[in-house]
Amino acid sequence: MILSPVSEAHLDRAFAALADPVRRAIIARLSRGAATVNELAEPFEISKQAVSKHIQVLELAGLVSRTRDAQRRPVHLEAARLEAMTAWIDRYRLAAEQRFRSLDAVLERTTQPAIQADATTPITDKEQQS
Amino acid sequence: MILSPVSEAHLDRAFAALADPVRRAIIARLSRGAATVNELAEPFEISKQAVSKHIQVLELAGLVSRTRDAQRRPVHLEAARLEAMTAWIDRYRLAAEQRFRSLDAVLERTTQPAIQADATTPITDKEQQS
DNA sequence: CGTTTAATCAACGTATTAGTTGATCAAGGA
DNA sequence: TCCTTGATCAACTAATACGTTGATTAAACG
Repeated sequence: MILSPVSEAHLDRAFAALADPVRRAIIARLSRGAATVNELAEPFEISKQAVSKHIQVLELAGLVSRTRDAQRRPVHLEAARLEAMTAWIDRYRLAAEQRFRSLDAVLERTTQPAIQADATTPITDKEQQS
Repeated sequence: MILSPVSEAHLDRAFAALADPVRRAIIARLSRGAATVNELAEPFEISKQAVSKHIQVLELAGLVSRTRDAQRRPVHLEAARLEAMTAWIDRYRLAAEQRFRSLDAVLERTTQPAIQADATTPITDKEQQS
């Protein structure tokens, strides 16, 4: 699976886009299939124009795209951008968890030296990357 | 692995927190280990106060925590909240990809336009975006 | 004590955001 | 053609976000 590099500006917009409950609800809805602006606006109390703006925000973030069907403009989810977000998060989450497990091993070894029979866990060094 | 439920407000704050390149850089740095405000501020051109505010934003989002060590207040990454974010995204990303694969299968199966049983998924479209 | 170091608080300017209402455009259908 | 439908544009307001500088707290050190 090839993941195209996403610029910092793209990440800015993607994370900002999901920082709104209305937009997250739109994403959730679109995961079940494409929908028009009217359909997407229906569950909300806010105006249709406001929903249209939310969709523009999502589109600028690369999270959705639009096609044309007569006077309707169905909105589609772009899973690739969602994947780019999880890829960013996981990169650092997994590094931190790995580091945490290594630290755990060290603590266990130093506080109870007698019980320690397994020394296969790497202790030091792990850094680098931008 | 038990994932504690995260409120909508928490997701709001967590996604908003990552929608800033400075804060993402802080997260990246913390994935390699805890750091003080001064250490975190060093790579940036902005004032230390501004970095302090960024850390507060991350803390309010549950993405970092702070302990106390004399007059230093080391900042630690909270991987659990990062995981909650990927869990949210993956829920809908995987659903969409699943749906997409099913649609693919349908298209492959019916090279000739057979009876359309499900009208919720438009077939004639073409994705593209910058 | 007084000083240094680490960090936050307070007040402020500016930019961006989310919402509103009213007008407009664009594609069908009568 | 005129009318309806789907959606966007334009202008405006209120609230929030990001950065600044200057003052302040709090612990450690001499």
